[in-house]
Amino acid sequence: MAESESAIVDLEIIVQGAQEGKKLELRLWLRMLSTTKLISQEIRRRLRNEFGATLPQFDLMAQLYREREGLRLGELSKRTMVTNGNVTGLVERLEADGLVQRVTPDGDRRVTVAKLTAKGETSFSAMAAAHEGWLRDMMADVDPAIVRELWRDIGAVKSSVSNHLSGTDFD
Amino acid sequence: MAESESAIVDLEIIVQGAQEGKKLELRLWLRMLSTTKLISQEIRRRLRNEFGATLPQFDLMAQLYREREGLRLGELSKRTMVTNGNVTGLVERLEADGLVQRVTPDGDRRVTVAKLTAKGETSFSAMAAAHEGWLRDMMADVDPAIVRELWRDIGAVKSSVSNHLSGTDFD
DNA sequence: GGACGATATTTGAAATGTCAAAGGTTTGGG
DNA sequence: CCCAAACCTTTGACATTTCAAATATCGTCC
Repeated sequence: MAESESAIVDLEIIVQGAQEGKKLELRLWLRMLSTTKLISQEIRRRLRNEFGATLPQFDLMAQLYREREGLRLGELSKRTMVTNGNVTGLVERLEADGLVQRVTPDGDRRVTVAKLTAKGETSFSAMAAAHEGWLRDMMADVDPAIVRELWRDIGAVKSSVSNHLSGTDFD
Repeated sequence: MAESESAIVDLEIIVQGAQEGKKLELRLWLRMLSTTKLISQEIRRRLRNEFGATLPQFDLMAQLYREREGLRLGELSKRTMVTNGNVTGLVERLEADGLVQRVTPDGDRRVTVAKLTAKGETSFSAMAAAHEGWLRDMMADVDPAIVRELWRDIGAVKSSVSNHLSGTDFD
């Protein structure tokens, strides 16, 4: 019997498992964060160079693009995961550039609805096409089956995180 | 929205399924981004509430913690993926709080080396322990095998992205 | 030894980000 | 009707972020 050999292997696995098991979540987080930063920086650079736009502006316009009726600023804030005060400034600048229009509905004067202008729609749709291509290029070396798996499993992470938030978040 | 007719829902699933193959990378990116934002916001909130610190400060201190000799600001910039100018301000504020110390070595007066103070080390090690726990909690519902898989596969994504950057990045 | 290119950090302008507090508006009891 | 609670957005103080330009120092070549 090769009992002594397999005992060593088992020990290594155990030790390794003990080391990695401890901080596995931390390591995943650090890798997710650095990868996200890397991709964000690349997209930001290209948006700037090729379209003179910023990433937060692009994100905000993306939300408005699929809600042609426009969105309240509060709703925009939730969807872009950006604070209310920040949305105010973003919409202000986009309005100054003629890409977005602000309207206060008759029914409720507390509300401001933001909506893409015709110019905004044209501008965004060009950026969106390029944006999608950039992502395909950046992930070109990753097997599509893996991409799909990642999409699913990161969904599980997001779901777990959502269920363990400290704040008063139960909407 | 209204849960009116299941026929509509089925149609949506079919249509969505056809679209999925096309924009898989885009959808992965959007999910990565939103998940990362979610986790960041949670960590930020807890760092603020429990330690009065910010996330970038924590990140910077983490780098210094494992280099007890300290790091040049340029090296800090690379490791934290933060621009040079930004590091200057971060270190300034941390120094004002007595957590970090700046030293100019004798050999080269262009250089500034940042180093944790004793107070900084104590402060960071408390935050680090909590931080690791937060991540374990947030990801508690995810199978450790999946966490491990994600860690590996996101590594593949990062690698692919690194090989398809537009900038003059070849270090 | 003085000019020049390379290196390292700082500065400045503009945008983005958080949070808390303040402004208006609407709504719902009393 | 009126006031208080709830809602939506804006404002203000600060921190972080990027980029580009400016500073300062080093090393080298002539």
